Amino acid sequence: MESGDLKIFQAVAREGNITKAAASLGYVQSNVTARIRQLESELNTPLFYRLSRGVALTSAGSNLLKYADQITRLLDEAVKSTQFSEEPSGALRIGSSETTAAVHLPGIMLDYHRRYPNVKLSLITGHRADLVRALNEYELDGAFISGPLDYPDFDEIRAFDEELVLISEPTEAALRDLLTKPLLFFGKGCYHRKRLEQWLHEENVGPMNIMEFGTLEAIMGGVAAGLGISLLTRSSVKDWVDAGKLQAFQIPKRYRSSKVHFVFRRDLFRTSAFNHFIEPFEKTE
DNA sequence: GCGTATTGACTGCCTGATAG
DNA sequence: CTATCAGGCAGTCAATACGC
Repeated sequence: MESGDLKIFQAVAREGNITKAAASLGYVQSNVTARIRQLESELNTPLFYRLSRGVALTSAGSNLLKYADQITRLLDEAVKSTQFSEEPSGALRIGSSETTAAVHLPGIMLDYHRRYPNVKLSLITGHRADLVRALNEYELDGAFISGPLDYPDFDEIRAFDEELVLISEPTEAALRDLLTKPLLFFGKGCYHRKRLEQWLHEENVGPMNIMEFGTLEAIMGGVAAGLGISLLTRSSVKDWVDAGKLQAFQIPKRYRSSKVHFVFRRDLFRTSAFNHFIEPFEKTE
C-alpha cells in the first residue's frame, strides 16, 4: 500500500463514485477501478459496496478511511517540515472565543500580519466546545480559550489575564438583587457561565433562568435592554460601560480572575509561522 | 579498483476500448 | 457505472562498458 493508493481510496470514498473520483484526480476510471481492486486484494477485504449508481464504504473501508486521513495529515506535516524555513509562510488557523477575538486579537493579528505578510492568517471564532473539537480534528493550529483545559493531548500557554465583571443595564439596584435576573450567555460549555453558576450556587440563588445567545453583541444588547445580567470580561464591555449603556459590577475575588490560554495539540508540527505567533506569549508566561 | 554512464529485460501503472 | 483486457510507456534493476 502506498500513499498514492490512499489518495485514490480517499477520493473514491469522498465522491462515492469511481468515475467522479477519477476525474477529480486526473486519472481515467479504469485506472481507479484497478487501483481500488488491487488495494482490496492486498488487504484481502472489500473496501466498497458496488451500487447501481456509485460505491459506498464497507465497515473495513470506513476504518481504513480514518487511517488514510491521519496518514495524509502526517504526510502534509512531513512536507511542511522539509519546507521549514525561518521566513514564516503558509496557513495559520487560529480559533478564539468572541470576547477574546474582539478585544485582544485585532492588534495581535495586525502586528503579526505586518511582520509576516506571507502567512495566510485566519481567525475562526466559536464556543469553547467547538474550538476544542476543531483542535482535536486538526482544523485549527491553536485557539485562545478561557480557563484551564487540562487535556492530555493539548499544550497550553497563558496568554491574557482578564477580570470578569457582572453586567446589567444601568441601575440603582444592589448587586445581590440583580442575581435573580435571567442570565444571558453563550451556549453550554461557556467558561464564564460556569463561573457565574458556581458563584450563584454558593450564594444559594436559584433556580437560574438562562438565555443563550450567539454573539457578544447580542448578549450586551440584551443586557442593556434590561433582559437580564451576564458575566463578561471588563475589557470586552468597556466601550458599552463608558457609553453608559451597561453597568459593570466587581464580583468576589475568587471568581473575578479569568485566564485566557493559547491551546494547541501536543503532536502539532510547529511551523515557523506557528512559532512566531506564540513567541510573545511564551516570553510573558 | 572505483565511480559513473549505458543498455536491455522486467515490472507496474496508465489508457482506451468494450462488455456487462 | 463498474470491470476487464491489450497495449504503450516510464521507472527500476542488474549487467556491462568506460574513464579516471
